[in-house]
Amino acid sequence: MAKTADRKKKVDCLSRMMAVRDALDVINGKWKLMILISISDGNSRFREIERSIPKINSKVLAKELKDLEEHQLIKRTVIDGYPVLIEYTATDYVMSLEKVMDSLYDWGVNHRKKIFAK
Amino acid sequence: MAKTADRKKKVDCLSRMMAVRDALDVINGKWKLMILISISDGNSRFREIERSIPKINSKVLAKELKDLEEHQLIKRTVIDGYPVLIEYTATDYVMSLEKVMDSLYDWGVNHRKKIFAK
DNA sequence: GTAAGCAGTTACCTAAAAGTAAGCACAATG
DNA sequence: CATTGTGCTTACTTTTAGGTAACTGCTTAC
Repeated sequence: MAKTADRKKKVDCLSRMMAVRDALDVINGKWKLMILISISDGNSRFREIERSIPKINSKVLAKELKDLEEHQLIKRTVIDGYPVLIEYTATDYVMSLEKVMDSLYDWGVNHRKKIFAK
Repeated sequence: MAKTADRKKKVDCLSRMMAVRDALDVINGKWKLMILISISDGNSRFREIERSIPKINSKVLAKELKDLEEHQLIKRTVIDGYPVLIEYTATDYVMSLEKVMDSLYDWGVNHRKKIFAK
């Protein structure tokens, strides 16, 4: 293979890695996708989300919600009244993650099958 | 909504979370997907893979390669001779991750565009 | 004869992620 | 009148992931 082609290949490989890394930086960790699934599923209150995700705790949830809001994947709305209520909702941008979540779901289901088949 | 429907919804939400979690357990961390990309791209020797991934170090690479082998995503082959050579190759099972990697790639590219657009 | 390459391992250290437990101020519920 | 629920925060500890540097034994190239 020519050197230029070789260099091109390396760049392709690198840029693929970088894009995947960019994506992972946003959705990494144990909790982010779980929270997005929960909210997309209709859970909107802090406690509600907390209860819907086994083993999560409020400190972690609060931190992750902030991260997700920064990345514009969820919206935090304050509803005045006594007591003040907070509502978390999925933004349109979450839709762009659909393929990622679906493919992860499919693969997870399949992988579990594979493991238990042994 | 009826209680049974409510319960069903909860179960669906939970099982979706669990499958996604199962998938993440296998490919999480900074390095696993990068390594898979590198090997799929044709890098097969330890040092070759190491050089292809910016900032990785041999301790981490060795550990991740073991993990990936356990999950049957790569194969480690010993080639006798002096010195003994080792070859890492992607298994067929990696193909099943194609959708996951592609969707992450697409999303990463798009997300980066979005960020720099501001 | 020394440097670099092969495929890692070892011991040690740091940083980041995650978990624990308690508490805030106020309201409605039992 | 004690408990529960609201949406978190704080201080602290543990766990995990990741990073650094040096070294192995043997080979080929400079």
